[in-house]
Amino acid sequence: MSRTTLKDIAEKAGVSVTAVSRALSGYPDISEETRSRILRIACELNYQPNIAARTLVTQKSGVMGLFVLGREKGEGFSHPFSGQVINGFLDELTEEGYDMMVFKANRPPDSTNSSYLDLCRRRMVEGAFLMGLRTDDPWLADLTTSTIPIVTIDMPLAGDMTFSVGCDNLSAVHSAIRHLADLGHRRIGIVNGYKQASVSLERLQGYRNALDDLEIPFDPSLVAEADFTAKGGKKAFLSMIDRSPDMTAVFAASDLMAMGVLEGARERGLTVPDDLSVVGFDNIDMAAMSSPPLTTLDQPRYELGQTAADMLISACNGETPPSRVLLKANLIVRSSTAEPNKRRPAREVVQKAH
Amino acid sequence: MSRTTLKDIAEKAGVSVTAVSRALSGYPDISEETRSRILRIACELNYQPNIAARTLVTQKSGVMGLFVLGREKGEGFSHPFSGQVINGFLDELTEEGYDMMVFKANRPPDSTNSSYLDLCRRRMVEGAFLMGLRTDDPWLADLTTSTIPIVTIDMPLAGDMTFSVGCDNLSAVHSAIRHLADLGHRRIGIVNGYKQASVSLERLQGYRNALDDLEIPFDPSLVAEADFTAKGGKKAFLSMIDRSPDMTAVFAASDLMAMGVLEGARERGLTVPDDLSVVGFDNIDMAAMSSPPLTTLDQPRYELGQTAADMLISACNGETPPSRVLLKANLIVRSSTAEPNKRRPAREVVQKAH
DNA sequence: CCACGGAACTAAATCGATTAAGCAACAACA
DNA sequence: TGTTGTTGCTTAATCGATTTAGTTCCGTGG
Repeated sequence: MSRTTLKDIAEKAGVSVTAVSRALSGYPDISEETRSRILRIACELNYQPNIAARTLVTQKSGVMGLFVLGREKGEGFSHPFSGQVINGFLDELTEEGYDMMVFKANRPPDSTNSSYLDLCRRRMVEGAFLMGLRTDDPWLADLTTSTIPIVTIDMPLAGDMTFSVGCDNLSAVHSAIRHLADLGHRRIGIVNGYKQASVSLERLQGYRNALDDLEIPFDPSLVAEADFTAKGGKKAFLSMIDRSPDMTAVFAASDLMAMGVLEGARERGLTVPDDLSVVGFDNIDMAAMSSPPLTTLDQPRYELGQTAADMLISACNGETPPSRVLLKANLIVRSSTAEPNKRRPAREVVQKAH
Repeated sequence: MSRTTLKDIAEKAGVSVTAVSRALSGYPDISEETRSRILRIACELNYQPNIAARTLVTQKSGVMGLFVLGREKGEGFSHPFSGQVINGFLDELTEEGYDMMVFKANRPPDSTNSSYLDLCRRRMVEGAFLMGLRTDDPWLADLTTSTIPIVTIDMPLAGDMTFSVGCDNLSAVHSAIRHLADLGHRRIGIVNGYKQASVSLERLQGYRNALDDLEIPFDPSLVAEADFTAKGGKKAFLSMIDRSPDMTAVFAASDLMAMGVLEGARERGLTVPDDLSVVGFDNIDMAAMSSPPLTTLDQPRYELGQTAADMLISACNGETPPSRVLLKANLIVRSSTAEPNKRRPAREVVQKAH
């Protein structure tokens, strides 16, 4: 009951192993008659090539690596943003005949573990896609020396074989802030992510650029930093609103943090959008279901994944994809933003309650 | 700049390839002196074993397969339930020294594609974990003939090498219905999943058992079938509530569908939990953030994944894990359930509005 | 009649590990 | 002194594909 090999087919067909290999690979130097006989037998025996053997000789595994980086045990796949990106990545790979191997580099990746590149080398992975890489990752420098293509999301690296995909954060955030300003808001806060994510810098910059363009003065007390989670977003928002009760709108750099803002607002007795407008970032599935449904910047997550796959594949084929691809994030206006409320009665109550 | 092989190390150390292999694998027939010299050189050259070569000769790849089944292109990883299961699965595999390869069998899997087992064969995958398998899958029978261990989630199969993990749906649903009955509800509806998922049958059975035990008559018009999505859940709920306006509580067989029920209730002007109590199933992250926060059955998703990995690994080691492992789902009471409201004023309005 | 070319194959090397079997050197023991 | 055992290696086969460099046979043109 062991698996069928080329040899089995060769014996049954009365030809050499080479002939079978070439017939199955579609080389022209096998007669049509022999080829069809071989094909029939291969099919009868349900032949499946041993890819380890093929990999060994061709030095190509047909495998791309996916690294889902995260600090906590439960983090990684469960993040509502990752799922669709991975779907797009995997679909595209599968379409092009590649398989995907997933590596997990949990917990503060210490240098005692194997580097990302070493893991790739062992499995002869042809290219890798890294999600969740931070600027303080100890293997960052190592990555830039890679000889296999590496695509990161939202995190450009300075290597010959490193590429990145992401959204145009500058213009995306700009449109969100403009939307709020158009509604009449002037006191607009930002709940940003931690600065070890390079998107955070870009989104803050987008925020400042927008304020400049709109001639709204920048106020550092309207800037808070959180950790991209709902809990963190809530906490950051609460201390910000208590500090600046005249804030009428908040831009959160992720939908999850926006959810936290929504919850914080509820806790302070503020009605969204009457007392406070909230804009998120990502357009995760949850965003449409929150109450009120969240106005947010839609990241084309599936396409981000697809693009990453395409870049890896083309780099593997010796082509030179652009080192950075930026997709556009579109503002989706739902019900969490509105004109600022002049009276704002709830605010007083909150202040007392606190 | 090609990769280091055993041969490179052997030459540098002045020994045979075998000696290097045995030294690195910790065999006792290598002197301490030679071993440490070899180890040092291996380290200097940053040796990484070529796993394809090892796989070929040992016939073991050290890879487990994950199949994320789904009909739509975007489905699969993005499902809020899957993420934590996969996290648990991958963490456990990584812990035990296995790697994970992910296969996608999108779209109605037609028999023209390779079967799940064929995909495993090619890559010498040692065992596989299937998520989202349906009773109408064309490869179901094929799976039962597997010679490598297969673990399914929520879907027992009748093969020597097939195993399953899941939650004890019967008792879980029972506790949810009892919770509603304890609050005073008698007209309790169920928004179930499609019947191609074997959990749906079990959950419906749990519902009926509970009604029997609680001496509440079963009413078929309080049963609706949906597709596990929010949209489908909403639609199913709306037609059910319009049919049976005296329904005071709904049990939804997934949180996503419960979200749909919440939205439907809002649309009909019903306040949750005053006018309608809602219980979900899964305890996805979203459940805690909805308004009101959802009472639901917590599936230990991470543990489900871990357990699946453990079962695969032990089966690969020749042990015989139980063919079915059931974990307990615990009721988490939040704010979407309460005593039924006697007056129920909104209901009239709705009926007119409709 | 011989040379040449093309069609249709085959033989053998190769990829990089693991492992069964064997061997040299030396010690221990009878 | 001869036998046996142990230690520490090495030789060579093997896994299952791909690929380079032939080889054989046949037809055709000179």
